[in-house]
Amino acid sequence: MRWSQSFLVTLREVPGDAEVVSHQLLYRAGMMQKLAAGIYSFTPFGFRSLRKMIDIVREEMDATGAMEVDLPILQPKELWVESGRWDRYVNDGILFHLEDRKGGEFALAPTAEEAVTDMVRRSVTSWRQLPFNLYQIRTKFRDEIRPRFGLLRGREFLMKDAYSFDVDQKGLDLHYKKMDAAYRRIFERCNLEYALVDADSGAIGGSASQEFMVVADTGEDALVFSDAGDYGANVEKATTAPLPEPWAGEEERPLKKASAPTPGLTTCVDQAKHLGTTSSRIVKTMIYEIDRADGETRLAAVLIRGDLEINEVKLPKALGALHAKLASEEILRKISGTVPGFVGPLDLLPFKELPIFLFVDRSLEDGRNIWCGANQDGTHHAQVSIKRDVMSLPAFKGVVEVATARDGDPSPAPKGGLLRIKRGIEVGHIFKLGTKYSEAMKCEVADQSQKMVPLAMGCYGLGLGRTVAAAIEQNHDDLGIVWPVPLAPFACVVAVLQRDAHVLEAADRIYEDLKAAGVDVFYDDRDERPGVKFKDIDLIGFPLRVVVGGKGLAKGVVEVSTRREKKASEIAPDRVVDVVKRSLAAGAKTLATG
RNA sequence: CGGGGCGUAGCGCAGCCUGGUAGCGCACACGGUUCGGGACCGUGGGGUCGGAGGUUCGAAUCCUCUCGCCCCGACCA
Repeated sequence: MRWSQSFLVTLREVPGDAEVVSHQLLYRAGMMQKLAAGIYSFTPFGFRSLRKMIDIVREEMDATGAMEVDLPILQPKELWVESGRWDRYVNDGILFHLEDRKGGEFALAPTAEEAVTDMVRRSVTSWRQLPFNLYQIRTKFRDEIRPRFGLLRGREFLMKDAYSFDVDQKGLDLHYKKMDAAYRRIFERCNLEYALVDADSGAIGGSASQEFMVVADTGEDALVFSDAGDYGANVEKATTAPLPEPWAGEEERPLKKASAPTPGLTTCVDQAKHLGTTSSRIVKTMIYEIDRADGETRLAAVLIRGDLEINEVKLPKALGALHAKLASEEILRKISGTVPGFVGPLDLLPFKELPIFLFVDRSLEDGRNIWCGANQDGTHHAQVSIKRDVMSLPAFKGVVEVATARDGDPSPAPKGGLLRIKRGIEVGHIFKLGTKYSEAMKCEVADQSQKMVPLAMGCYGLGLGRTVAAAIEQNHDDLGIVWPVPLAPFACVVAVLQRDAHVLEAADRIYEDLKAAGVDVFYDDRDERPGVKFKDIDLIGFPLRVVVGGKGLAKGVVEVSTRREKKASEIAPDRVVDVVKRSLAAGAKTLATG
């Protein structure tokens, strides 16, 4: 393709709405445009890179034996009601939904568990038809609270989603492993440094799940890694080894009710300072409204050490609830008679018909000689013992583990070490769904003993646009994008520096020869000054550049150079095809001039 | 959803406070000189000032409403 015949416009300045480097460079290199918040158009160049991403994913998925399908994006509400996700997704505001002319409701699919499960249950009756893995590469819609960072969080985006079906857990485990391996190959081909972390399965549901994370400061997820190297988890999922306890070795002293004045001090840190202690000796009592699977709503008081924070992603599961949301101050006032800061576990009043359950975070399990809110303004109880004073209460329901891991906390993994927090971009997520959807939607087969069993499902997502953006986040420099060869819109560019007939002729020939040799080559044949071409070429980030100019030709050479290392070499024109082909085969990191 | 900011030519911005014929840089067109790292000179084209309403002799500018976009935050008792 010749530039003079292309739709390709680069920008000298960064459009004002681009914050992160991948977004800026995709704009400046003329690969992408914004249509609305979180909704982007790909230009021919942008789409070439995206299509290469698509091809890589398709190749690797096919190589695992997965089969491509095409599931509708417009999906009837009934399917989503059946799985139980309609209300939840609508309430969370994440689901784009609309009505047809007859008032029938539809969703624009954010994911396709329902559609694929429906496809399978219509056609599968026996264990003999299993296992298989179905995938598709299609646009997804999510009405994100806050779309941002270009392709990193959009409202319309391209995702590969795969769904495996097995008769039992063993088969699912095998599919999960295969997908894990395929994802590793995919990200390696994109020259991405990634980390695999344990993840919460969130709204999708299921048992085990892991995320493929590209470590980057611009990432939206907080990740926790052990410095001993054997632990990685999303902070939403991360746990720690038991923390050192400030009361270790102390005798339990008698409870002194309402003996500690904390006037106007509503935070643990301030209270601790006032009481001459540390916030790790203050009990933080958080009141949540929880919805249980049986449809009942209750209140839960969750006690945690004052220097820790509750992880609200872990919380619902730990409490056996579907949702847990912080109770309003109005409810707080009714059950405790006080305001946030002075609520405590002792003498809480039931609110209307809502019973209160009491949970204690592991950090306080052995807590003694500590302070907790006295349920009156500006007052705390002193010398509280959790076992003696809290766990003995009828409302006490158990010890849970709901603390958020902090930088420097001890690692829970065998090698020990300390936890470190980094940021990452989630590019892939693999789940063992188990029978969550197959049970809800009656996707069953007869097993070998003629028993009907729900299928064991896995689901495997991979964000394509996001992966391309992540690749740019990790592969760029001051001049522009430094594409990994497999994702570059073109692997190679030929630039002609002058308009003299013999120079043009030589450049044309090299371009035609490369094309004929099957090289993915672009030709900058514009009537522009050399400087302009070099800047544009660096910005777009072609892995290899062939420069044809009068000075070189006078010496009988052209210049071939790599984008990444900026290694340049003078080559006789008739050797260009060979050097380019071999350099590309080696990833264009160095020039194969030998 | 809460807070803040911004919408003026394709892109980046000034003008608004203090109302009086809409400007700068880049890009674009034409002519000339240049030509291996975003050239220079000259000439020129292009804007419903996001939209609606209001105040005024007169509104990009003041007021009201509205739409869009960007950033931060979303309760830790």
